[in-house]
Amino acid sequence: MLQLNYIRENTKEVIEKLNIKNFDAKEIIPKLIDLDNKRKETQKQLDDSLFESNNLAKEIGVLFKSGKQKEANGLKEKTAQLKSLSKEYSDNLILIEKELNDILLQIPNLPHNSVPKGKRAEDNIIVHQEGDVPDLTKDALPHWDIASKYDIIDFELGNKITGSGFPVYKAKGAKLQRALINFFLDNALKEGYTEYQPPLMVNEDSGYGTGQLPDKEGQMYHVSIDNLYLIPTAEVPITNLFRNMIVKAEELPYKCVAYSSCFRREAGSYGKDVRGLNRLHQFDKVEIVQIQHPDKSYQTLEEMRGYVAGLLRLLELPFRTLRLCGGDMSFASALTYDFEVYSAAQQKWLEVSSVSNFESFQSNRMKLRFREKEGKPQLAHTLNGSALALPRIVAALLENNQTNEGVKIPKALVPYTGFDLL
RNA sequence: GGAGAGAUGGCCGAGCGGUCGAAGGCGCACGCCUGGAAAGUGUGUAUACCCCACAAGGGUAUCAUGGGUUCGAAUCCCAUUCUCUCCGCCA
Repeated sequence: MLQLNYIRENTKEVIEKLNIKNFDAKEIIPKLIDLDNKRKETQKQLDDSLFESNNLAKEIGVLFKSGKQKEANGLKEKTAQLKSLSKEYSDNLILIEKELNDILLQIPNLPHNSVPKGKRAEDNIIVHQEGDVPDLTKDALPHWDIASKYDIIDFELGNKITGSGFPVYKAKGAKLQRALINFFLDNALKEGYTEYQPPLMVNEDSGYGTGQLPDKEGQMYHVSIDNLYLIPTAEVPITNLFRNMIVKAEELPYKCVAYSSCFRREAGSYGKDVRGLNRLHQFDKVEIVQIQHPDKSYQTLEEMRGYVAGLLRLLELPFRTLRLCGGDMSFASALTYDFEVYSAAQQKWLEVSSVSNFESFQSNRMKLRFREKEGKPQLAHTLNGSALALPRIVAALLENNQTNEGVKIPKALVPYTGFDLL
């Protein structure tokens, strides 16, 4: 959520930047400022009338104590009037604040200066590419065929017990999952991250905190009986660990890593690119999250980007890094790098990681602040990235490393799988 | 699921109708003491919003949340949420 004061002081810039995200704020911003003025005015009225009431109450108290019943009763009549006035102001204030908040919640984050304008994925900028695309034979198989050839992932079984988008991993396929998770976690630990195992369901407040609510309500599975949401990423519980906190500046950054299953309804995306492991309702992911000082968050973003690139290098996968354009970025992000891995049989780039700086957008929603030795608390910056999401990594590994003897496991992973051929 | 107890500041904990943003302790910060440290000692130590120059100063709100009673509520009443204990069930 943007800060109202910032909007007030930088109206023009805000409108222009939101435009890069394809959000037309020309009308909404003046309305917001107007509402804020009303809010201040009403606040003042309320405070003044409460001030008067408080004073009267004190006076009455003194009069009662000194036995001046009559005078006290006289004053009481005055308070009734004030009271209904206060009620009116306060009802009004609540209404205005609600309206303000509703609008603010719907405004996306401002993009960083380096974010290109654009509407679609094609407008993203490729900032880096490395690794050789393997030279496969003509009869190379897509990963779903490899999966059934070696009987390591069963999509039909998943269909039967749950539905499409819920694959069942078997035998070496299951082991490979476990290996990847451990591999990713261990690497993050080496990098100084602290491991967490968060709940897989979160409450509404957490959903609002990281920005999934109200923006993406329909994309999360909702457990209505207890009003909880299945997490679409560990970002949600992990970042919300810090909700409503004021931490010391010298304790920053907080570096957290968590493995979790992720659940996404993916409503509206049926039909396209959904074969095999390309798009699932449930998948595994290791996520890194950092809470950082505003002065250092972009440096941290680059570090995280370097870290993710290192993982892909270890896995010997050809990949590229994209700077997302305004239209392709998430609601809450100020700058996002996507990592895509080339899956050779499908001949497709698959997104395996998204690394973002949210600046103070999430922390403003969740009141995550830090304090310098001197001065008032300030909003911290939050960042996160996938490191990494498993299914598409598996897809690329299966496709790119297929040989007549079997699928080769990258060297770095062999200690984790216990086998080098699948 | 049944029965009971409870929710107060960073933490512990008092307060049970007015002088309470809240005693006391711990922690933390700064100072004194000390050769240095410990101990001791002094001072300070919530957040948001409003007025105002985002200064000084002033005002309002916040003792789980929301409502109510009252001139006045951390204190009384109701609802909700959460936590704990015991029983039941159970990985």
